[in-house]
Order: sequence, then C-alpha cells, then structure tokens
Amino acid sequence: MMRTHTCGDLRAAHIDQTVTLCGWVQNRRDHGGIIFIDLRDRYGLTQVTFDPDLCGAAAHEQANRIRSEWVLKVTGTVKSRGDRKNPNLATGEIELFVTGLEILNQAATPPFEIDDHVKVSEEPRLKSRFLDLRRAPMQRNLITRHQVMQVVRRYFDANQFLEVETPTLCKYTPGGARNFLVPSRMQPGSFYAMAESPQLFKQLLMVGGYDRYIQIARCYRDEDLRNDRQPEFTQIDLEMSFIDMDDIMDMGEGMARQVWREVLGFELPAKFRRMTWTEGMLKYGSDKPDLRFGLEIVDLTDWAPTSGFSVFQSAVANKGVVRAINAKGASEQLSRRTLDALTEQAKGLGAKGLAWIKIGADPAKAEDWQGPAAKNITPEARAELGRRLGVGPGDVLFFGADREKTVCTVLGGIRLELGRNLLKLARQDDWQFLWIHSAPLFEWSEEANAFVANHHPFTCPYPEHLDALTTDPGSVLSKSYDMVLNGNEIGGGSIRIHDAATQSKVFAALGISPEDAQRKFGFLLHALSFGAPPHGGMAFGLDRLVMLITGAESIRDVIAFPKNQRGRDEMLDCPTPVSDRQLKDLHIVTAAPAAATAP
RNA sequence: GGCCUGGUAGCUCAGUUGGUUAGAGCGCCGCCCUGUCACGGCGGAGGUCGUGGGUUCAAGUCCCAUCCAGGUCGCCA
Repeated sequence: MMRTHTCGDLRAAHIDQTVTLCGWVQNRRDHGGIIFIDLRDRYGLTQVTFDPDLCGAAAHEQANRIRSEWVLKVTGTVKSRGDRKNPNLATGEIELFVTGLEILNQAATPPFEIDDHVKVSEEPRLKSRFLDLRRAPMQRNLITRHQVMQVVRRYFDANQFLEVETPTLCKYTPGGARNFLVPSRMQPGSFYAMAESPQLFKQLLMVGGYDRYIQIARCYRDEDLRNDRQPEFTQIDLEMSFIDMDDIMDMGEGMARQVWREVLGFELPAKFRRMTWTEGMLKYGSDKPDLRFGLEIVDLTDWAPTSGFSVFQSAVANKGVVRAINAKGASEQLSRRTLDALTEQAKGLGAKGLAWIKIGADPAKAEDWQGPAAKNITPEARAELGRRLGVGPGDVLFFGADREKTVCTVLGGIRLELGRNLLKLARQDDWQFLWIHSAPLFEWSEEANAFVANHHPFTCPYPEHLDALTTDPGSVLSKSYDMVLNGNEIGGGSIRIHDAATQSKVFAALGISPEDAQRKFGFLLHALSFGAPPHGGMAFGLDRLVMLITGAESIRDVIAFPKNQRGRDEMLDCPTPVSDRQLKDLHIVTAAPAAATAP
C-alpha cells in the first residue's frame, strides 16, 4: 500500500504519528512561506502543511508548483492544530506537517471546479463524468446506492431467496416497451431483444422449483427518457411460489423497512397503508397518490344536476362526473395570476377549463363566493356544496366536470401542483408509503379499439371475476399491487396466472387467438402445463428508490454513467456509426444517411 | 412527434426601449505574502453572444429556420 491512512482517518489520537496519505489536491493556500494543501480522497479531506523549516527547500519548491487536482503522496507528522481547529472538517483537529512529498501525477485544469460551493450544470458534468464523480454529492449518492444494494441482498438471503441471473439477450415478445434489438451474426436476419425485464424467466424459475428468486437485474427499454427513466436501469426483481398477494406485499414491505432502517436510520411503520386502485383514483386522481398532504378529491356527481350550473349538469348528462378539491385557507396564497396558470395547466391535462371558487370572509354570503363558477350555482346548491366540502373562510375550490378519466387526470394534476409547489405541503423526508392494489386487469385502448393488459397478460384476475372476462372485461380486477412512495411508483407486481386454462381465457379477452398465443408465448404456456406452482412477485426500481432516498432530482444523479435525454453518452460519444464491414457481418443494411456511417 | 424553458468567457450568470470598445463572481496565468482553511493583495489573459439567414444606418437584443440541453405530454404491458 502506498498510504498508511485515508484523508478521512486522522484524529487527535494520531498526534505525533508519522503517516503517509495519498489523494487529490482540493485546494492550495500559499502564504509565501507556509503553504497549506487540502488533500482529498473519497473518505475526506486533510490539511497538509508545508513549513519551509520542516519540509525542506526541495519539497517547498515543489509545493509551489502544485495545482488543483494533482495527485500527491505525502509523508509527515500528525500535529494538533491547537486553537486553530477547523470545526467544519472531520479531520479538523489535526494537520499533517509534510516531511516527504511525491507528486504522483499532474492534472490539466479541470473544466469545472470540484467543489460543492460551485454550481455546475449537467452537460459539462456528464461530458467529464470522471471529474463529476470526484464531487461529494455524487460520491454520497453512489455510496448510498451501494448500501441499499447490500441491505437488499442481505435481506433476501436471510429470507431464503436465491439470486439467479437471467439472460439479457432474449426473445422479442410483443406488447409493452419497445425493445433494443441485437442482430444475430449466426442467424442472418434474426434479432435478439434486450430484456425489458426478467418477467418470463422468473416465472420459468418458479416452474423449475426455485420458489424464492431474487435478482438485481439490468433492464433495457427503448422509450423516450425522463428524469426518472434511462434506457438501461436496474430492478430489484423477486418472485415467490406458494404465496398470495399479502405474502409478496409483506416481503416487499420488509425490504423497504430494512433499507430505511439501515441506510437512513429511519423506522417505517410496521404495516404500510393499503388502498385499492379505485379508491386512489377517486380520492387522489392517481394510481400513485402522494399522501404527504390531504387535498382529497370529493365526488359531487349526484349533486351536480341540482347545481344550476349547465357545465356541471351537461357533464353528468354525458355520463361524466363532477368532482372537487377544497384547498383549505389557500385564498391568500393563490393569486388570480396563479389561478390562471393553474387553469392553463388543467387545459394541458385535457380539461376544457378549470372552474374555481374563492371563498371570502363569510361563506354564508353569496358575494363571498368569487370565481368563474360561483354565480351560476343556485343558493340551495351552494349551501349543500358548502356542507359537502366543509367550506370555510379563505378556502379555494377547484372543480372537474368531464369524463371520469379526464377528471381524475386533471384534479390529480391540480392536487399535486397545489400540494407540492403552490402550497408547499410536502417535505422531502416525509416518507409516506402505501400500496395501491387490485387495479383493473384490462384498460380500454382507444388507439387499438380493444382491451389491453393493464399490467401484463400473465396477471391473475380475482377468481370471482373470471366469468366477467367474457361479459364485462373492463370490470375485472387483478391481483396486482404497486408500492408507492410520496407519489412515485417505486415497485409493482402481481400474482401470476399458473394454469393454462385461465391463461387462455385472458388471451381470448385480449383478442389474442390460440395460434397467436402459441407463437408469441408458446414456451410459457408449455411450461405452465408441466405443474406450475401458484406464484407471484414484484420488482422495485432501484434507481428511483435511491433517487428518493438521496433526495436527488434525477436518476442520472444516482447512476455512475447515465445517458442524456436523447440516449447519448457524450463522454463516450455513443452511440456511433459502425463500419460497412461490421454491418455486413451482421447482414444489416442501414437506411440512415451515408454521413452517419463510419469508414 | 407536440408543448414549455434555456443556450453570452473554462464554470455560474447579468446584459435596459436595438445604439460607444459585451460585463461580474469563481476558475486560470504572473508577482507579493509564514497560520490559512471557499486565505488575502496587486496585475493579466480569456468571447464568432449555439449555428444559418433576414429586418435595420446599427442586432447579444427583433423576425424566420435549424442544432443542442433540460422539463413535460404522447410513449414506458
């Protein structure tokens, strides 16, 4: 080893010891005679002091030339700082008086400062990621990610789970995310698909008798990127046999509790809140409600016909719904300008407009109800509305009147904007977990003019709903569950269909013919016919989990080498064109412009 | 693919109704300084204002197109 200690190690107990440190130059303070250098590694910062009387003229001369980010090896004596301690530094009680210096490497002037005080935007950071990784926030995030992974592995190991790796080069299956494709050299014209998840493999492992499976699995999806979506990302993937919904949910909760306990020192509740999908949509307009604040949605559909307001009445007449949010006492925080911006936002979410009412000092007075919808509501209806919404002085009411799906989207969006941004009711370190379970098995797709699987086509319906598969597919609920944290879906899964007969019925309801099913999922149906155990599982998004734990604004900040929004890695300059020779080996002809191919 | 925001020095940003030689802080370079710790002092270098076109006596500023970055909707079973 070149060093005896790290830059975060030394304390008063080391005083008078001779030690050797290695690290990068964080900062140099040259006083003409005495020179201070803050030496940095991932463990901390130590002040090393070049006193010309102690370090010798040669070392002092060299210390004069040293610049930021040079790599040094320094040997010297640990001394007390006396009354010049630095309370901001873990090693601030001591300093190292250098007696020997070796410059291990010089460094070009970095494109940005490796310094927490200096803001740097993402573009230069990603371009020189190796420098960005030296910065404390990135180091903290990656260390936290490591800790989470270790806790997860220990937890599942202690619960008799087996870690099994599954292929990332696999077969294209229709439906779901767009796959990255990999051309086969040995099978001209054929392609592997990069796994979008280990879903089918883990079910096959259950058939294979591995009744508790875990994998920290890399997944690939060729879809547009977001601050919480990367083309390759990591799932904590698990599957269990001989279980029902509660068992998986308990296991997932246990993992979350242990992660929060060991990584954050925070004790989560012994039982997470559970809510059906239907209740979530009704009260929060979302399948992933943020429960850090109230602002619950109230259904007024039965009241609307009596309201006297034609917009509400016609919404109900057209088989829609009318619902509302009461932002208690928010009147002063919501200016006319803000309300206009909210209205624009509502339109962006699909609403025709946003009816709102501002309540003045006396809710009993008609003139204290102000806003686009206020005048149109009859006095009797207003009194009833006041009771239902618990209206008081200074409240602001927001209404949605449209098809149910639109109202959920709009009021759900308005609720988030109010709670998170406008009224600032949500704290980052307030951990509100819940389960959203029993979502509809199918969702009507306007685009396909057919029912499509809400989760995936192997999700098990409640047995008592099986008959409705043919008569009313939209009403069938599934044994599905999502773990939601502060409005983010951090994990989800389902009980799977384990018998071929039920699977065939679901395929039929989805309009997949037996021949189609055989061609696309034949291997699964085949496997199910050989004694598949009842099974189910779930997967957590590791990147999102770590993002929330660290408070990072993007999963890019918890991934060592992420891609930008266009899927490019500007450090590697990737993706790149390849040579004609390579394409020929792969039996590929590109339709891209000639300029995009490499020589 | 749609919408929103942005692009000015290595970094973070300012730049008025279009008007002299485009500024600041940090960083960088040089000199000075023996107790600083985001040290301090003095001096200096550094810009095709993303790119192309247009309007104008005059464009960082106005118009059009385009590229890039981020956010968002679609998409993500």
